[in-house]
Amino acid sequence: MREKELRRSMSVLPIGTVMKLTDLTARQIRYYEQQDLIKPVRNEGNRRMYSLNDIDRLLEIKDYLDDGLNISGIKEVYKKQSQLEDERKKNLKKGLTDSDVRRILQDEFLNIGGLKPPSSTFDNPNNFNKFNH
Amino acid sequence: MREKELRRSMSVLPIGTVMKLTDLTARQIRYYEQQDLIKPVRNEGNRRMYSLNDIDRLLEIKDYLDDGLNISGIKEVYKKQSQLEDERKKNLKKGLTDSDVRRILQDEFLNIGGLKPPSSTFDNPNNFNKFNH
DNA sequence: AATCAATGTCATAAAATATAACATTAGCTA
DNA sequence: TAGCTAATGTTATATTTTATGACATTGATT
Repeated sequence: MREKELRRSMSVLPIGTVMKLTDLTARQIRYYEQQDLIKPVRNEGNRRMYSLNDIDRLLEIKDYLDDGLNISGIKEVYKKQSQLEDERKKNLKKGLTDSDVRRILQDEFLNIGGLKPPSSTFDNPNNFNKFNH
Repeated sequence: MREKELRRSMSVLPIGTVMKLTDLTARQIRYYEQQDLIKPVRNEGNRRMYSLNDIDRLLEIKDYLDDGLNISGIKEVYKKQSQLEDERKKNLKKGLTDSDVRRILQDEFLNIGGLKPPSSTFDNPNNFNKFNH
């Protein structure tokens, strides 16, 4: 599955192709780049080259705009996403899997309001709760 | 799985990209087209546009040439392939599956030479010999 | 009415591609 | 060996595509 990801991130499409695939104008595509929503690679001759991931991103942007979101709103969405992404990676480096994290979050909710757990035995063995975000 | 096939057959790559992906020169790529080994689509401006399938085909051609096959040899290979493909489709339209076809072929071989099935027990059970290819 | 975000339009320069012609190279054959 | 041919290189010219920047338009919001 790693190879597929590689393929999707290879910058092989010129802007003309991207225009057709996304039904956006060159002006729009370049404008979204200027707003840091996408970051196409440049080839030796300074032409922008796009990947399939870029196509997906552009289609997403189109959808968001159609939904009434403006560009700075879209920027926030992506900022939040990459923050979550970063955190996931950090946890992963700490040896925690996604399901670990889900378990931890659930424990947090269980203790909301400073409730003491019912019986004393198996509760919160690793002191997962006092998070300050 | 149909969508993937569609993606692979979409002509979205300019010749410059194809050159990089295949490590062929524009001259070579156009020459193979002239020899009917590939058939890129033209865009409105008469530029050749290639698909991922074209890339695969070009890499194949490269391999064949490296193996010492010449272009008319490669053409024969592809002609044979499309013949087999056609036949498979025809059978499929007749409602025969691939394994049906295999069974039929095996039956054919069993009766080669007009032999009656052997009443004698274990002699040459599949009539392996009198093939004329 | 003034402002601003998103996009359109236009001019200019540079890069990429198409086409066609002629050149080179390496392998085969008379 | 000389000649032939397949595959590829090279070069010139025309057309298309793209980049960039400036100015224009549009529609929403204040």
